[in-house]
Amino acid sequence: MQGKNNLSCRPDTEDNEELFVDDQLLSPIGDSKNTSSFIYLGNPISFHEYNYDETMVSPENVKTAIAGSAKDHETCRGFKKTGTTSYKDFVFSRDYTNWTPTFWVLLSQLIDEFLKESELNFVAARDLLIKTKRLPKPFNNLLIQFQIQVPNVSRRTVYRHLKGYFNIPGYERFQYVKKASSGSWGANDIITLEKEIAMFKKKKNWSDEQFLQYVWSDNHRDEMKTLYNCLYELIDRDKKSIYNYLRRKYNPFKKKCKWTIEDEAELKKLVEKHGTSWSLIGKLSNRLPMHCRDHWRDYIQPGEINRSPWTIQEKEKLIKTVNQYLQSNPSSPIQWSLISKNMRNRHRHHCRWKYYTLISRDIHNSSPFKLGDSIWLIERMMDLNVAEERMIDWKCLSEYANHLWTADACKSHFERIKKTLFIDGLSTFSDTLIHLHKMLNSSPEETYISNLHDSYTAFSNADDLC
DNA sequence: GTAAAAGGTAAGGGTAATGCACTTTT
DNA sequence: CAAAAGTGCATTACCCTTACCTTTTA
Repeated sequence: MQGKNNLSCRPDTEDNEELFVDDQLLSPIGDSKNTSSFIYLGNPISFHEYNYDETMVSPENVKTAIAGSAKDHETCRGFKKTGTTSYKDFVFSRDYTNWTPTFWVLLSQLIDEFLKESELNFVAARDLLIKTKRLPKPFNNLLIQFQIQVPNVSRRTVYRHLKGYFNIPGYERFQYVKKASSGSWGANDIITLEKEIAMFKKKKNWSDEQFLQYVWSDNHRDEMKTLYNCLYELIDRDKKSIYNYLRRKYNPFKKKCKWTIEDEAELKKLVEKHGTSWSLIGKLSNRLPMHCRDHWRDYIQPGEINRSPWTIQEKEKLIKTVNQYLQSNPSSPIQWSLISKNMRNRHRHHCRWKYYTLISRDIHNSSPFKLGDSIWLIERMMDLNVAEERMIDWKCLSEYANHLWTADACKSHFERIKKTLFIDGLSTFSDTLIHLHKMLNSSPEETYISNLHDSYTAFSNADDLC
């Protein structure tokens, strides 16, 4: 039985247990000793109950335990009483915070300052980051500086973006993106949009709150139209994308996560009454219609979600169901909500995740790379067109292969190819790849080139959808 | 009046951030 | 050795696009 985590937006139905923490490490907010709000290493924390009992657990024990994670900004740990003599770790989480362009501004400022002070250039700093297994101290200080200024961002998130900033292999996804024509918005486009909106509000003399109301109001279409047209000109994205982004970001609905039991009951009633008219339901429950839909779809509608470990039968059924789906819909994306309906009480995300881990593990364990797979791998590496091996995005390659092999499997296989076929004296990485490709193609099994996507169906013994 | 363009909305599809528990490094 | 930091895997919160309507514009 897995416990519900602190991130959950679902109502908390568990009983509050007594908490034991070391108050030496907490700075109370306000004067009163009985306050329930504290700052812990920059993170605001609220305790339902603050109860320190020396007879149950010695102050020294607690102190040691908390000191163990004293600089862990990701979580603030302590003890939770689970029995008369037993204690369990508890964890306080921050609010959920997405990375924004503002964070980039701060982070790059801190990095610039650090580079100046240490007289390092970008490349030297990058090399340092690649070589060391843990963040070098000055980088770590930089990270902590960031967290003090922006308390609600986890260490891991800052860590990832720091590495992304320096384009460290494996962290390419967290690079500073100026512009993107679709998908996640680039920082520059967001900044442009924010600037335009600020100017627009000033010109119209609208308050922030008025603006939010007007974005979603039917009576200000003409006025809003001038803003939209301006943004359509300035930002190189699909008009619909800009329109949707603006409405998502600037909405007048006051309620955010989390959902209480009452909220959920209300949502249930509203859906029974109005069906899936999310726009109406959103207005009635004062939440973004999309969030109402999300909560309904992912938590209310499926009923009790089964989070217990997957049984062998379930795993087999999952593979069968997905392969059946792939056979009848070879070119369309997999509809995980449909799959999840066939897998009673399993969440669409859980099905998706489980399937990919299952196939990459099973295939990696049972069937090593064949010749054609090796050629395929080298060709995809050539496609990536990078100057050095360390810049290869192995995760990306694994995705190209539809997760048939894990990123690690691809990497270690490439090392193996190099060991057997590599000849010293090649100047560039791309020469190496060309050389390996040539060697593989001239091997006796040349005729055999396996098609990766066929491997999917080879793996399938699908009968019927259950 | 009509076709094209744009607004409004719900459904479909997806990923970064996080929790938890463990391992590795200092 | 203990403390601090890193990480694999599982889950959650939030995000983005598309399809299909209605309304507006040229």
